[in-house]
Amino acid sequence: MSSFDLLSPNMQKKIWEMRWEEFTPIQDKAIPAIIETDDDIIISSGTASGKTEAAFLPILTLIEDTAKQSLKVLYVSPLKALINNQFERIESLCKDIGIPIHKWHGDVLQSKKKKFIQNPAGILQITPESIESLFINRTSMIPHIFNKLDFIVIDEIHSFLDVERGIQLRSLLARIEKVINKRPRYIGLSATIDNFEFVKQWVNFRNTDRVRIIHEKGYDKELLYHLMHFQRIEANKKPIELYEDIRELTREAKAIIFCNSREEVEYSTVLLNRLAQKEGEGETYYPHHSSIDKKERKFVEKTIAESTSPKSVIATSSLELGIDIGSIDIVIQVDSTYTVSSLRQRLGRSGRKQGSSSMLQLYSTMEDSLVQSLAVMELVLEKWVEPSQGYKQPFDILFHQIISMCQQYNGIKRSQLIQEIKSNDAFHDLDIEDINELLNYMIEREILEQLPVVQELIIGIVGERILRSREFYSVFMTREQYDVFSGTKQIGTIDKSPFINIKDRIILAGKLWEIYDIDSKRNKIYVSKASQGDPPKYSGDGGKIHQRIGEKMMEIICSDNFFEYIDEKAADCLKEIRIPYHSYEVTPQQRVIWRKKDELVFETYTGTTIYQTLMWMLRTKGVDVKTVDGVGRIKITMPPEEDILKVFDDIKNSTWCAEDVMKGVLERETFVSKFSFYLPERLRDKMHIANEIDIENTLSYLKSYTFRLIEL
DNA sequence: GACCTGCTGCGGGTTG
Repeated sequence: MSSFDLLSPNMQKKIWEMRWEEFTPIQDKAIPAIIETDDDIIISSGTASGKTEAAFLPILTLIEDTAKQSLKVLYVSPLKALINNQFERIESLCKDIGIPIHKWHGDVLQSKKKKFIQNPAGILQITPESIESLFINRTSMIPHIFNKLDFIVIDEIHSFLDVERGIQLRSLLARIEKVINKRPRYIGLSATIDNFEFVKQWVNFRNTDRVRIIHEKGYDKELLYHLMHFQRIEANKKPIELYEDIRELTREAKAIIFCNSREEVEYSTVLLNRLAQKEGEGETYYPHHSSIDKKERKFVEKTIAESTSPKSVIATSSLELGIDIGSIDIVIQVDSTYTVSSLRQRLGRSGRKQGSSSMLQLYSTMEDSLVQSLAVMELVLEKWVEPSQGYKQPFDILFHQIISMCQQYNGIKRSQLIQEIKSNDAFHDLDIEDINELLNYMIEREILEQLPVVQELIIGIVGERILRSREFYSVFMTREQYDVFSGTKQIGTIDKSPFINIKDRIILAGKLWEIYDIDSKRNKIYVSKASQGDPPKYSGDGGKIHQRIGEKMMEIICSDNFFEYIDEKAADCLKEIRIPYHSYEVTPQQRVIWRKKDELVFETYTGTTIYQTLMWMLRTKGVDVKTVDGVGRIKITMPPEEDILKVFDDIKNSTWCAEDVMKGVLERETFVSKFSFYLPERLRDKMHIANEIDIENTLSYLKSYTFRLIEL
């Protein structure tokens, strides 16, 4: 039977109404998989391939008859915006057949939530944090809401796999299963991912054979791409020629211009609008990032989506996931992304019009960024993508979930709590001793309290304070912010810092402002219009780069490869970068330590986890490691009579245990997360070891390369 | 070298 024939008459009718002539390849595969098997299904493919319908056409076919009486589908999304977006898309499928669909997140009115609770039926769209709030604030309603649940659909499932938020979600879903004593089918929707074994484990570790991966690899569309280099003059100043070139490129086209920081977005918006104004144009470039007020961002999204004249949006990764901004002619990336998957997602945002090709313009403004841009682009072309690693030994989330569970049960025997933890998919591989240590520690600190007679655990005084905070629901870290107001209108936020003063001039939401009042108690700043300003400084924490990118960079530097998609300046710059490596005949199987008197610069060209582990090993061996930069250049101070290569040999030939590596880790370098501060030191170290240290691959890195000390 | 994500319930006042 064809996919179409498998669908219910009502769904077939929908397809006629939507005037679809054919299914996308992913839909063609997903429909029979969902209808004809009982397996969990992961649907993995690029943007705009119709994954939502691939899941919901067959799901609706299966639940059509029963969904009016009870809740059949729980749809989980990482973004409220995505819920609002998908609501309309799914609603149009549910219309006429009377299947209700409900939204539940922080912006949804209480009255609507109450209405849903009175008669839970059909489909519920929710965020992980709102599931958490159900467990805390509406505990007794959970069986009533979920007891007939058949499907759990997780949208953008890839965004949960490697982060604490994913562990929280995994735990919450396991807890729902426990309450209703039933396991609904899981349907995951994902951008292209790798490491399917891991995804299967995540979804159903008890029975990975019952998880089916439906995967579409390549791109349907032709990809046109080009790289140009505009060397920075000073560290922080990009040349005006770069902006002139972007202006040229976007004069007749609608573009998303991705920058790597909010600061760059603000600065570029002002500059590009100045260039446009010189040509007599009005506002043409709009900024988009998380510190711009939501209303303003919505306005920008709408302006871009609806505009018929060429208008462009300048954004951070805020526009990487599925927010709808209409069709885009060209994607511009200024300096390299940190991951291959990010570039892949971004270029998927262009050429959404039928038949048009995707256009990608890369720019680099520094030597490292040029090589990294090439490496990342080459890996995209090889169709490689970072595999999921998972979030290991999640004691911080266990801490959080123990509080949540104690609230849920309102008193639970310790043995029963441990049993619940061990049977939870999120925590099944944690050691029982560690769980016990954490429980004891929590009782000691009055986060939990052990009731004397009944021997039950309840939430303690300190735990109550943590639980009752608005901050409890989410498990990721955020910074303290000032809200910035012009009159009564909020413009956005800036990081709270003692260095912000009255009369400071800032750029925010693409406009210039002067601060005239700071209300530190209420975290509010008041501004008026100004004619000059600099973007505010936002602080962030660097992410990890995969080993494969480092290796690719070294391959590019050591080879003579000519890239036909790069301009002359980029080619000249690359040539310049290659000179020392070529003159010393360095090969990709080698790594170089450049020596200038007492100072050594070791260019690791590998991934973050490996070069950090190596740095800590070097410290443990008494080597004075000074700094390490984002691409893994380790600066070492060592007198000339000492031999660094001998230290490498020593490290290579030693037997390492994680505790030895930990001796080289500085306090400020240890693992940090929102709830890690509440953990006993040993468990925090254990998290650091599991997530940040990789002894095996570091030793094999040392064994597989030849290291050369070259005097400069 | 960074970016992104979400979130009470209740009482009191106002509005339709």
